[in-house]
Amino acid sequence: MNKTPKITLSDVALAADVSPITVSRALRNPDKVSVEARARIDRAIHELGYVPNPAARALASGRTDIIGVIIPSVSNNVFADVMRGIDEGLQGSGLGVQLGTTRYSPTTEEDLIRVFLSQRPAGLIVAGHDQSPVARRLLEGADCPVVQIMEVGPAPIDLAVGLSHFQGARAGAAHLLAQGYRAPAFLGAQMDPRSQRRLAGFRACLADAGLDDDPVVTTPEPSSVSLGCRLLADLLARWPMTDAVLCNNDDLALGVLFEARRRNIRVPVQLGICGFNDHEMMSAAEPPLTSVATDRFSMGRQAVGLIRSRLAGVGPDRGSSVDLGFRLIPRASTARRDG
Amino acid sequence: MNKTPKITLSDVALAADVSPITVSRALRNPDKVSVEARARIDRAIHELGYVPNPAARALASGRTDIIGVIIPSVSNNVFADVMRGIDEGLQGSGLGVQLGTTRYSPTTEEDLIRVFLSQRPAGLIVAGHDQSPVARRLLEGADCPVVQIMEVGPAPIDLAVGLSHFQGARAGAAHLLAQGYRAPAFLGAQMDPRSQRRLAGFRACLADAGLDDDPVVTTPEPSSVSLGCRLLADLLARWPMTDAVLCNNDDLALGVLFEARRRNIRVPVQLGICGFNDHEMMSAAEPPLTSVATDRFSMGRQAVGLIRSRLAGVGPDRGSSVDLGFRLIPRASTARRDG
DNA sequence: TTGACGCATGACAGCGCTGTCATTCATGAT
DNA sequence: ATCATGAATGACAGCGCTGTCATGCGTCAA
Repeated sequence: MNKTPKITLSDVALAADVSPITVSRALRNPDKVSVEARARIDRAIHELGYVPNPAARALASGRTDIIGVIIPSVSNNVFADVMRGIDEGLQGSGLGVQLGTTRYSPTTEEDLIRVFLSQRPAGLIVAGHDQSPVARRLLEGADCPVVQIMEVGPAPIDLAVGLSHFQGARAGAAHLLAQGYRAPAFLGAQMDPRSQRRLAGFRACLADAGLDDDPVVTTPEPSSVSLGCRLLADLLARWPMTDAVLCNNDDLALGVLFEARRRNIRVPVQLGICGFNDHEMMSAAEPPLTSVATDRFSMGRQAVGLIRSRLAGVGPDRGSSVDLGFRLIPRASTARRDG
Repeated sequence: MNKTPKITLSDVALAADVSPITVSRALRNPDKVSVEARARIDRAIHELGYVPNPAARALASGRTDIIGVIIPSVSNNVFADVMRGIDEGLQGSGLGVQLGTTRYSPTTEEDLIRVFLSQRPAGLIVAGHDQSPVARRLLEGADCPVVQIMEVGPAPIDLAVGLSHFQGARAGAAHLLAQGYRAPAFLGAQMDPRSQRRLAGFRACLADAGLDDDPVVTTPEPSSVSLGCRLLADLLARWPMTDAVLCNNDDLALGVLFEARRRNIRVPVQLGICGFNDHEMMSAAEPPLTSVATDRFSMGRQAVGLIRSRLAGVGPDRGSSVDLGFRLIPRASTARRDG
């Protein structure tokens, strides 16, 4: 624990023969400082190994270079992709990420927002559009860009990047019907608001098709492959006539595939399987699994992009949202017609 | 962007009829303040909606309540589990997480360490034992607890929680031999230091068994299920006699399973498959996949635990490390003997 | 009664940086 | 020659909190 003697701005200023404030400017607004001064300052910084103190900067300026990210859970692998996008988007910006998880609890989310806002972050990224009224008010009052990710909705707090889960699931269900499946069911885990909207999309599609049965098995448990196995078992116990499943996400779909194989149910002939998100493994599976592809990576990247533009002053208007859409990727697991 | 009038410590002090410093103490060391004063202060904080300014706290005290986490990549799903453990371990501590990714670059790692240290974090968690000399020196000079996670090694910088990847892989390879496989091969992606050590463990086992062939296919690409498919194809092209594979991780193993099925190679009879980490999906697969189980969740949790004890003053000595070990979980994918 | 001690509290200064002026000096228009 | 203009730089104060003393007061042993 050998303490390094702390080097401050003034030390650099002394070495570069300018005033501390000029060093500060050289760091923040290099173009406001003459070329010669800047050169001397850069050299001094290098020689002394000066590293700015972010706390002092934050206190004096009321700003930090941190983007707060608030998501329900880190174990949900959808967020891993989003985080990667965020990380990528941050490259070269000098910004950092502070991470908080709500565990799907509205009050935890409120607390987190309060804590994050108290740090005066450069921006905030929050998952979803279903914040509590309190949380919403806090975010509306934030004096930094706020991006809601995962879905697009009618009234973004500030900015939003996502897709319509309702439409995505509806397209998945429509695909199953188009492939000739007569009795599609829905399997859902971790029924968060996005999952609820997927379920609604599924139901809407079935209603449009004049099917009035409602073969749906859901659980609040977090999603997993094993859970997919169990849910298929439940489903078949209650709706034995089921000939296709739309899964809330890809983990479940994979579980369904394994369980079908265990039971010698032939995919896609006896059972069609469609996932959601189109995780990389879907195309590698045997048979390859149909899924509704979402671009989680871009979601993160663009969320950061919006914040960065806002910070650069060229920012998008309040209320803008980016709909990344989705793509249905048909594969062998639903190829009853052509297969 | 309606600015809320900022409430400061002194506002609370005024309302509670004490001096600011007493409010500060009530927040940091509640037991140093009389019960009555504390009650008045708590009420004032609540009524005014006071939220402390972490930047000011950090500047004045030279400490923050942030734990820095430095990992190679967020897309590697091993780290998702570790992050969950960290998150869980942080519950109720008032500590937050700042995340940085090195992208497997030593210089990025050094920069990240410098930036994080400049914030005077409450603790630092870094992945692996293979920091560059510069990075190592920086970490040795840190005046906060530093925990190296993922593996245990001979000389931790400060604290370490992990396992021996060498021994884990060796056990996996030994299992394959014990099951009667005669020509096991190794498949590896994203050959980071941990993967290298797994490969070394595999080789050591084969050498001990007197096998001097070296059937190994690796790639620096990041791991994925599809990559598992491709690597199996490569492997069989070069070593057609292979009758079992030890995979660097579970994604690859899953890909191998799918590819085997595509080629009508029977698992476990014609090909044994063993993964590494024992991700949840392994037990759900058909057939269930053997894997070397590692406890990523505990790794994160215990890393935080060590930091918290250190902060509480009861901390473990410098140089202590926790070996979480591994467990070989035999499943049908290697049940040539009994299956 | 006296002094020593411990507890609760407060005064003061300063952490390292930046916002807001003010200043200097060279430039070009009048 | 005169003044307005703008670029580069600097002085000053203060962001909100906490470390380090110092203080007041009640308690207890001698």
